[in-house]
Amino acid sequence: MTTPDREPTAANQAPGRLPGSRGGRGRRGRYHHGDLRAALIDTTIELLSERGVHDFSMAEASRRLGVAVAAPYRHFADRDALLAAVAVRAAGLLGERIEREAGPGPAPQLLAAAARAYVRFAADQQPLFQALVGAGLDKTRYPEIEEAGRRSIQAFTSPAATLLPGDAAAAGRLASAVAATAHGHAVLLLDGAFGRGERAAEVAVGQAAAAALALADGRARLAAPGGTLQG
Amino acid sequence: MTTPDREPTAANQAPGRLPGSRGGRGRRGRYHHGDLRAALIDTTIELLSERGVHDFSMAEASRRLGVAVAAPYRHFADRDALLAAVAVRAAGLLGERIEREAGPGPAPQLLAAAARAYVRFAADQQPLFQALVGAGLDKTRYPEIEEAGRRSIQAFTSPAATLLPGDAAAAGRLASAVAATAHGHAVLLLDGAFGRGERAAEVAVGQAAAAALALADGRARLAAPGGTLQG
DNA sequence: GTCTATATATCGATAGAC
DNA sequence: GTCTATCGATATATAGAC
Repeated sequence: MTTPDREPTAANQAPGRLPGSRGGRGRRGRYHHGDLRAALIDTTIELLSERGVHDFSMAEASRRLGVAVAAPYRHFADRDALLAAVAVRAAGLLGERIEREAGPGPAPQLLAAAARAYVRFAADQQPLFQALVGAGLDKTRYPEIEEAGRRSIQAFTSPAATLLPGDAAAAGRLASAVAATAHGHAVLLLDGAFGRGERAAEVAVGQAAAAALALADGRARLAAPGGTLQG
Repeated sequence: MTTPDREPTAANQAPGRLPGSRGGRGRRGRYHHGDLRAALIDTTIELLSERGVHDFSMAEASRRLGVAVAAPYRHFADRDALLAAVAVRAAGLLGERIEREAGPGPAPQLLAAAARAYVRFAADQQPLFQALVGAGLDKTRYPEIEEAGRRSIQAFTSPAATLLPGDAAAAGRLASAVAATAHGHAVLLLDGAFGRGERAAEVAVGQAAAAALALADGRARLAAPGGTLQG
């Protein structure tokens, strides 16, 4: 479809020169297009939405942009580095979304809003969410991802601290429990466990928010460290 | 380490064939070793624990077993089919574990026990859990995985139905909320979000169980479909 | 400094011999 | 049922054109 190869002819000609190699034949994507780095990030997001992280490849991104397969390596050390750049963008957008949707309000509602925004983001921005959590990136190798995700994390820890002012450890447990619950709903939603389509997204979003409220109510349970197995 | 190739000799003998087929040149791992299919599954689990799903390859599994790279394709259509077979085994073991750890008891404790067993399984059997949820397998193409996971699902749905006897839909929401919560904790645990080592596993396991209890208590919230956003 | 051309190595997968 | 041989695609590294 895209990028038929047209002219294998002059493709490599004599390694010595390439007479009209570029200039004359303005075929297509002759672009030294100024910002290959940004273009790669955009194209990666496109590809993620079409084929998933699993099947994403540098070669395909290069092909779609009309550049040589080696070109991306001038900007990103490897495939993971490119995906990490996408993940950083995703983390930023997620943080913005959570902050936007959680206005002022009582702490339990803030936790619910954070959970809701988290799952909503996963549903609406699947490729970005995939890059953020589904690419299997080693976060220790890309600390900038966690850095970019700090605002999202605060949306959970801050209201939790309000609810449990005396006990920072307990507040941390409540925050991570709500975040893990939102995360679980988001992942299972993209996995199809809630069904397909917008209806499924609404179910997952609503359920995550309700679960967040229940956790906030039952915070005494999470306040007790360790086992907490006994009812 | 294990399984150096040295000719298990009588391993498969001649099933009516192979007079001296290989015999003469007993070079190395000549084993037609009878059950390559099972050996592949075992080796895959080994490799998953060493390098993760992402870096698993058929070629490496073949090399480790001393067979040609084409041999596995007699038993599995492709890489995903092999991983699916591992996922089926994982689902079976997960179901057994959940059933074992959840004896008789009150419904909320059963939900907590299911959540606890789920996260515990992820922590103790990382490679199997990876194959089950981290391999990006299309479950619609491998329905046997869901089939094998049915017992695990029942460990969540059954106590939820006990807690909300009148309303099957509400029970379903409670069950999936608890399952999603357990899943979120398991995934984040393997992602390192709770730290590393046994200590992290204990935190995640205990927290998931506590969250399950809180959800069971707050079941009225989850009983209301749709928004449930308002406190 | 950005990209092309090219080479190597590995992987997934298929065809055909034994 | 396994091996040999092979193909196509990919990741990655290097040298050189502009």
